[in-house]
This record gives sequence, C-alpha cells and structure tokens, in this order.
Amino acid sequence: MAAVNLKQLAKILNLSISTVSKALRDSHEIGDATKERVLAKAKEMDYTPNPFASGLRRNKSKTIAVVVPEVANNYFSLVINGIERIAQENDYHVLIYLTHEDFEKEKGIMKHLENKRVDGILMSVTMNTKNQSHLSDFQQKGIPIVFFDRICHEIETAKITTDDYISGMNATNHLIENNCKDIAFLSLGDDISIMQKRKSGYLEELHKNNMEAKPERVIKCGNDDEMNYQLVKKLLTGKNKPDGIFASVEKLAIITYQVCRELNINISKDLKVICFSNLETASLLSPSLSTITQPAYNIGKTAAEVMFKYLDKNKTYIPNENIVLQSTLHIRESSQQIV
Amino acid sequence: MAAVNLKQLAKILNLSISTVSKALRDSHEIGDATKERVLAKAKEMDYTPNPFASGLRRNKSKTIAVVVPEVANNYFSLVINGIERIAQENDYHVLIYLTHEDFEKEKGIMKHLENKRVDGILMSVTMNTKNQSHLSDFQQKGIPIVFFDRICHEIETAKITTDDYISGMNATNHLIENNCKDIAFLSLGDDISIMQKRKSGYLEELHKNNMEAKPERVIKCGNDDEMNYQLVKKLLTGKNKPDGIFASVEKLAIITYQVCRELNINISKDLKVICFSNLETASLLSPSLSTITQPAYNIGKTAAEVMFKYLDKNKTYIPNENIVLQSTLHIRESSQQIV
DNA sequence: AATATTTACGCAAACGATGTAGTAATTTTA
DNA sequence: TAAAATTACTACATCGTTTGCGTAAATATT
Repeated sequence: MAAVNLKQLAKILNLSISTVSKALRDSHEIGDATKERVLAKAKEMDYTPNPFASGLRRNKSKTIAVVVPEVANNYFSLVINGIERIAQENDYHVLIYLTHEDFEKEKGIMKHLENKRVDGILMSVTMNTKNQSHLSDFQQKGIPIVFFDRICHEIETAKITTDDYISGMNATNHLIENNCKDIAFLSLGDDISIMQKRKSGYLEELHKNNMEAKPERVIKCGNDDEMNYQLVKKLLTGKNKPDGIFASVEKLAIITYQVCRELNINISKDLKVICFSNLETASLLSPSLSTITQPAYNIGKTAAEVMFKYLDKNKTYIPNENIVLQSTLHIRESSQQIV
Repeated sequence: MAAVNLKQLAKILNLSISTVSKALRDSHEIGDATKERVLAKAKEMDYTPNPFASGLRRNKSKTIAVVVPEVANNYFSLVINGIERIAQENDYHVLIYLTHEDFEKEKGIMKHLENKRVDGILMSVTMNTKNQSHLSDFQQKGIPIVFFDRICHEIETAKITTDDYISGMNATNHLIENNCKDIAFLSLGDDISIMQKRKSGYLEELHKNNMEAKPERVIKCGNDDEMNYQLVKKLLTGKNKPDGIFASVEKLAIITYQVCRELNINISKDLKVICFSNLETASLLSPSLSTITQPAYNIGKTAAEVMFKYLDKNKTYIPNENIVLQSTLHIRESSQQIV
C-alpha cells in the first residue's frame, strides 16, 4: 500500500540500507551478484526513491520552473512544449507559474522559488516588470535563470531571443512596399525588451524610407483587452486613420480584426495588417493574416538545453550569452496590395 | 549567499530550533513576544523553509500534477489556466506533464509520480489509453486523481466532464436543421470516453430524424495530422461526399478547412461544418466557424477545486462523483444555410 | 500553603536517502 | 610469507523540518 522504502527493501534482502542504496545507484563498491539481487527485488517491490529525501540530501530537485505571463497563448504554449520535451529527456520535472502580466504576482512567484525548490528557472518577464531586484539574487543563491523572449538585460545569464529588430524592419518594409503611407505600431507596454526592439525596427525602417514617425502612431496597449479594443477602435475611427498596422503581438492583431469587422473596414484593401504571431489558423482567417512567426518550440527547446548544459555540470552560474533565433515572415492576404 | 535555515535563525535569536519552528507555524506553545521576535528576524533574514525538508517530514509536497495530451491547444491551455489559478490560491505548485497522446509516455509519467512527489493528480488521458492498470494504484497509495474531460470510468474518483452527449445531439440536430442529409463524424481515436459520448449523440440524433447512420461516415482520425489530412481529403473527394461535417475536436475542423481550401469546396454552401472548439479566432475564420465550446477554464478550476476540497481535509480518497458542466453552441457561418 | 494546572520553551527522534569512514575477508604483491 | 591492496559490505552522521515529550517556572486552584 504505502510506497516501499529503502529500509524495508534492505530488511527483506537482508542487507544494510546503504548497500541497497549503492546497489541501486550502481556503485562499484557493490558486488555484481548483490546488485542483481537488489535490482530484481526493487523492481518486484516497485521501489522508487523518495524525491524529498534525495532532494534534501543532495540539494537537487530535478525540477525546473517555467515562469510565463500566459499559457492560453499559442506562443507560450509552444515554448512550454519545447521546454517540457527537453526536460523529459533529462528526467526533469517542470513547474509552471503564470504571472498574468502582473508584476506583483511575478514577485510573489519568485519569492516562492527562492528556496531551492527548483534547480533552475526559465522565464519571460511580464510586460509590467519594472526592475530586476526580485531576480538578481537567484544566480548567487545557486539557482540559474535563463530568459527567453522577454529578457532582463541587467541580469547576467543566457538569453534566448529572436531577431526582433530585423523582423520589425522587415515587417515595416513589407507594409511600405505594399504602399502603406501611414503605419501604426501597436505596442504592448513599453518597458519590455522585445517591444523596444520591434519598435526600433519599425522606426528605423520608417526613417530609411524618409517617412515621418509620428508619436501618436505608436499605441501603447496593455493587459486589458477591452481597453485595447477601445484604443484600436479610436485609432481606426475618423478620417485621419493609418493605412497599415503593425501589431507587436498576436492578440492585438485579433483585436484589430474585430475592430475592423465592427467598423466595416476592409483589411487588405483599406488597411494592411501584419503581426507577430504563432496562430495556427492565420492562413484561414478572413483575410488570411500575414505574420512574423517566432520559432516558439525551438525557443523553449533551446532555453531548456542551455539550462541543462549548466545543470549537468553542476554549474549554477551561467555567463552572459545571447542566442538569437530567426523568425520567419509569412506574407498572406492581410498585408498585400490587391492587384 | 546560501539560503538561511532554521538552525542559523535559532542561533541568532538565541532560541532552540524547535521554538523557532513552532513560532513560525504560530504554535500556541510559543509566547507572543517570542513569536514576534522570530517573525521579525525571519523576515529580515529572508527565511523560507526548505520544501524538501518539510515535504519529507510531513509527507506533503504542496504540489499537484497536471497530465494532459498537449498544451499547444486552446482547450488544454485554458484548463491549465484554471487549474493554476486555484493552485496559486491554495499555495500549491503545479507540475506539467505532456503525454503527446502516447500511451507509453503516459505510463512512464505516471511511474514518475508514484512516489509522493505530488499530493494529487489532475488528468485527461491520451486518446490511446487502453487500460487503467497504470492508474488504479494511485488512490490507495494516497495520491488522489481527478479526471477531466477524457476520463477513466473504471477508476472511482471525481470526474469533470461536459454534456458531450447532449452537445453531440445538438450539433447534429443543428446541421440537420440546416438541411444536411449526409453528415460525417470526425472522431479522434475510438476508445476515449468523450468520443463515445459525442458519437452517441450524433448517432442518436440521426436516428431520431430517421437518417441512416452509415459506418463509413464515422472517420477515425488519430494523432498524425498528415494522415488525418489524407483521411479528410479522401472523405471529401469524389462525388459521394457528405454535406455536413461534425468534427469532434478543433484540429480536425482546421484540417477540414485546409482540405476544403485545397479542393475548392465552399464551406457553408457545399459543406456545413461544426466542431468542438475553444478557438479564439473562430469568428474570424472564413467562413466563421460554428463551435460547441466547452467551459475550459471552469473545467480546470472545478477539477482543482474538487481536488483541494479533499486535500485540505487530508482525505486521499475521493469518492465517485460526476460533475457535468455545460458547453455552449455558437452558431456561425460554417454551419448555416445560406439564405 | 500545598497541590494542580498552564505557559513557554528545549531535547531528541523521526522522515528517507546518501556518502564518508570503517572493517572484515579475500586477493595481490614484494 | 608477511605486508599491501582490493573487494564487498555495514555503521553512522547528515540534509532541514516537524513534533511528541519533558520540564522548569509561573499561575491558578483548593
């Protein structure tokens, strides 16, 4: 009934606890015959070591934490997929924590992770993360953090990102090539790393094409979708509206579609739209949505691989390293000039 | 640097370890003045109890596991959202395990969970789960399982489902009312509970309307999307094709859309489509997709609440209980008769 | 005032696994 | 053949908390 432990196993085998323990860990101190006997009995009794006992003793949890803003989101769920895959391969367990873009919640979650519950943390900070004081102690406490996508520059560690600046330029350039004269950028917050890069790419490309970068064309959206809807609606109401929208995240493009439906704006003809997105159904939308697609699964996979590279060596300190993966541009109808 | 522990805290406070421990747990054995002193110092030193030590001692992990087929899926990610919310409220941690619809992987994961790493398990079995031998021991080992959606009838515990039978009838009836004479049902596997119920609803409704239930109209799809694509393509090729499709899961509807695009079949006019789905963009597809939408977030929330109801009382045995939540039918263009 | 009770704390034994140090018995080496 | 080395095991301390029990002092009861 209750799980069998080393003591019981040892008694049955008429061996000491340490012998059994060592036999199971294939120590050279134990004879082959004994090892076999122990292994067989352990299997028969369905013995599995108590993770708390070994965790306590060895100061290893065999667990990593993933801290992300959301999971009901194509991007993050693909990342988690990649992480979980690598974790399973390394016999690690994955704890999930959702911040819901709430800085305070993020701080609370990190507080929970301070005590070696996990061997490492993979995270993407919230859009509202203003400072890194809640993150800076982890490395020296022996808990490495690897950031992906929404990184924290100030912390010295590995960071997995995509070529957001280039992608921002490419997306903007694509809209310009399709005759957009007045492109709005829908941002998410303002403080986070990726937004700054995507926006910089957008601004740079405008500049390169001698187009004016009007501050009011950069819309700071937030976590409240109703408010975002109103912001986009306001943007697209009246006669002084943009003819192109570059949405920095998927949900803002979806909102744009919804607003256009309400306002009867013809996407593709009256308004070109492109966005960062991992939406599976992008090509089935009406019109199909042009996207910059991040290699989400690989981002997760890479972040986990980097983490395990250090955990395997028992190195808790990860030096600064910037790994940049490439996003791909998928041109579809929403951004195309009708011919 | 290293996290402070009880021993160090006790030494600084000039108290015994047990006094400090009891003070922190607000034991009545400790005087108020001492309590305050301990609490203050603990806060100052940023003390947090070692989860492995207390886990070992108290045989409580403060962790639940969520075992699901996928996470890159709107349904499951919403469920996880609901679960995580309740877990955070109860100061619990959430481990995620993905089976990728692989029965062997599911067995392996369950093997990992046998040793009280978690206090409870919330799960939806794979489409290929043939038997429950890997699940049946958990309850008596003191690890309760709560099933949601893809339940395991044979295990006595709480099960959260939706009204799949009724929904299957409603969806079918809706297609019939919209003039479908020949409706195909796209199933996922054949063994799992929800598929049987959805299919039963479909068959019952056909029967009620004196329509023939042709066995070849029930398509058994699987985990391989390329193969699913071919199955649907075959179904929709040639002249003897159905005029309605009832897809039992979201991804099969998406595949149907893709096939129709390739074969130039006009959904809504030539073929009516409806499916179970939590797709956020259902209304933005072309044509907009009619769905039966499960209350995914609430399913997760409910499953977690039931689990904690028992965990709180230290009851590891959960009696049989069927909680049925209602799905909602969202009629959109894909299933509508054009007027 | 003698006894009973309560208060406030400390001691020490768990929890289960690990790993160092120790020890007989056997084998190798000089 | 005596010393050294190896083999195959066991004993025991340890990881950090929790908790039952013990106990001295303070307080309450008769």
